[in-house]
Formats: sequence, structure tokens, C-alpha cells
Amino acid sequence: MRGRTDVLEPAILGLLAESPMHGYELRKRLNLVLGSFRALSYGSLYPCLKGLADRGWIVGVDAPGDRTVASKRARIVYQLTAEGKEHLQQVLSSSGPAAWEDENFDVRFAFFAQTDAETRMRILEGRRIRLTERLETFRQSFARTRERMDEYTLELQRHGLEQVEREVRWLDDLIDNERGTRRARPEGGGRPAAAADDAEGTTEARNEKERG
Amino acid sequence: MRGRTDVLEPAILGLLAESPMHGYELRKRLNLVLGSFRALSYGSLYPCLKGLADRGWIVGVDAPGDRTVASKRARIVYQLTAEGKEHLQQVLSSSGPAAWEDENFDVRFAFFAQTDAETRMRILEGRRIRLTERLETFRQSFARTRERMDEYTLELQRHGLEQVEREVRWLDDLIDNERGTRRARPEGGGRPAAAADDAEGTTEARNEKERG
DNA sequence: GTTAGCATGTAAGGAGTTACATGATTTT
DNA sequence: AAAATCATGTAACTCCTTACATGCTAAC
Repeated sequence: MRGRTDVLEPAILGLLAESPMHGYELRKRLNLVLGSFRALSYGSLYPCLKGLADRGWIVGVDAPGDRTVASKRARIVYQLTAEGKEHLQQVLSSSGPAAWEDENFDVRFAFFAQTDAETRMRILEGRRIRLTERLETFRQSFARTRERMDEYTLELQRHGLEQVEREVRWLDDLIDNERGTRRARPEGGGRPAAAADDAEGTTEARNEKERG
Repeated sequence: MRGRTDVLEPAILGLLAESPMHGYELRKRLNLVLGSFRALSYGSLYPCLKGLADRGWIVGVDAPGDRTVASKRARIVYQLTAEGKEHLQQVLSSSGPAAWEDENFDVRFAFFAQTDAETRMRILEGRRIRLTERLETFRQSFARTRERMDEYTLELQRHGLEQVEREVRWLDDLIDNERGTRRARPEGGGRPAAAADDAEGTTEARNEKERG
């Protein structure tokens, strides 16, 4: 009974399925996929790659002549084996409770493009139920203890609650989109739909500062 | 050089400073304070209490006659010692970079009522800078890789970015409130101010379903 | 009389981190 | 020549989890 399901392995396999990469590049991509942009350490990455290679899911081939722009050292480029692809598909088609837990959901969602529509839907709905359950229990203990709480604790709770509520609305929009119901919700929030038709306005990823 | 700063110990000390409690009750309170309402396990709690007692910061006194409503077993009620109070004050008055990291910020914020105004401000501003730095680096890699990303990955990034942006606005409101500038921001978002003047409307913690 | 909640613990282990170690290449 | 970035790895450690173990009390 695996405790934590290991979020790193699926993430690596999923990224390598898109294109072969060496460890250093993999880490950068991983930081974007792994949720809340944490900086993954090499102390986790390389042993993990080794383990995946030991189990025959990936192979690392030495890439000597591939001088793109910068740096030429050993540069071991990893890619999926046939078994690795098979294993990944198996992982991506699973839609058990683990898939919509906090630690795993982001990674599963990141590879939705490689996931079939039914599994996608089951994961999104599972996650939604998970979050609404959490809201329920949370609201109960909130109601029970709010008298005893000072204003800061109260504000922390309120903010946490609001974030989960927002997450649920995000999932609602995603589920709507999956269903093909592309109608923009007329009343309510600012954005018409969540799914990636256009990312402008919120992110403003335009200005390239070139610092650091 | 402590790696993770241990979020449990300050949380326990902070709660015990408000009122003495036994382990089981402590856990429930802890789940609300610890951020993202994770369920802390007893396997973490009790050894931690033991460690705090060993260092003389808390003492556990056996409470036999305290039959409130339910259950009467040993029930070891823990409370802070003089050294414990001193240590807690020292921890709460620190405002180093560790205080505004992801793992620690929630706990520090939860005990702002026991923290002096200057420290509060430094932590809030430190956190704000931390998040805007993150936004910056994030936007850069987002701009670099957005062409290669499928719609799901893109949506995940967009959503993550939006969450951090919202967190920054929340901090802005809190900082405004700390400054005493109680003016409600006229344009923009729905709520006038973030800090806990009133929690109605968003949470609706009113309906007590009594299920489970 | 057995399920559910209260209450306290221990042992083993997992997933990831920091700190360290090394070296090539590019930019300033 | 120095600093930054690219690139790969190991050893020790930490925080926390799961699984197990125990027993009391309340409710159905």
C-alpha cells in the first residue's frame, strides 16, 4: 500500500512522452508541471531517473554531438522505452481516488492531452466532489469555532475557504468545457470560460524583462 | 542548518498559548491552522508533543476529573511552561525569510494576534515580495514555453498564475489594513476589504447540516 | 453487542530536501 | 580572470505518513 503515490515518476514519464530530454532540462519543465512552481532538487531528480531506468521504463543515451546553443558535457538524454510507454498509458488511464488528491491532481491534469476523455471527466468530477466535501467539513468546524477565533485566524480561514470555492468554480468551468457545453456563463464571475481559448488579460506574459 | 523549519512545533506552541489542551483536541485545532486543511496524523503529533516536553517548553498534566461531555480516559492536558512562553515569543518575533515561505506563512499568520505590529508588517511585505518574484520568473518561463504547450498545460499554468495574483491582492488588502488605511478600494474586485470585519456572503457558514 | 468516536501512543518507511562534490561552457 | 549557467550526481537527513496497537465511553 503505497503511501504517497510518488508524483515525480508520472511527471517525468509524461514529459518524456512528449519529447526526449536530459535531466537538467527536465527539471525546468517539471517545475512548471508539478504545481505551485516549487523548485525540484537534483537530489530528487537524478535518483528518480536512475530508478526509472532500472525498471526499464526509460533509457538514457549519451548525446555528444548535439550542440544546440550552449554547453556540451555528457548530457544524458532520456527517452521512454516500449514498456515505459505502456506503463505510462496504464497510469494515465487510472482514475482512482488517488488521482484527484491534492498532490496528484496537478500532474494528472497536466497530461490530460494524453488522457482519454472519460478518464479526464472522472478525475475532474472526483476532484470536484473531494473539494466540496472539504468545504462541508470545513464550514462545520468553522461554524463551531468562529466565536473563539481572533480576527487573523478568522481571516485565514475565510481566505482558505474562498480559495477552495474558487477552485470548485474553476472545475465547474472545465467540466462544462469537457462536456462540449461551450456556453459562457452569463451571470457571475469575470471570465467567460476557464479553458484555454485565450490567456491574455490575466497573465500578461508579454513583457520580456530579460533580467537574471 | 534546519531544512524545513518544522511547522508543527510553532503551531502547537501557539495554540497552547491560547489555552491548554490535550492532544486529540489539539489535532483538530491544528488542522484548521496548518493551512489547506490537511489532516495531521497522530503519528506526527504525539512524538512532537513528547519532544516539546523533553525540551521543557510544555508540560503534560493528567486531567482525571474533567468530564465535560464525552469520554474520560487519561487525557493528558498540555500547557506551556515559562521557558515555552519565552521561546514562543522569540519565534513569533522573528521575521527572517523563513517566515514568509509557503510552509510557514500560514502558521505565522494564524498567530498574528500574538505578534507585534512591526513583525506582522515585515512578514506580510516579505511574503508579498516573495510572491511577486515568483510571478516574475513564472511569467518568463511561461512566455518562453507557451508555444510548445497543449491547452491543458496552458490552462494549468494560467490558473496557477491567477491564484498567485489573487494572493498578492489579498496581501495588499491586509497590508492596507495593517497601515490603518481602512479605505475600501473603490474599483476592481467584489469585496471591499480582506481583513475580518465581516465574513458573511462568501462563506455562508450558517447552514448546519449535521451529517456525518 | 457492536459500531462509532474519543484518546494515546510506537515502528517502519517514503518522498523529497539540503549540502556537498565535480566539471564544462558561456558571458561579463 | 571571474562569475554565471549548464550539467550530473551522492550522502545524510527531516518531516511527516501509514499501519499497527491499545483501551475507554457513548450510541444504536
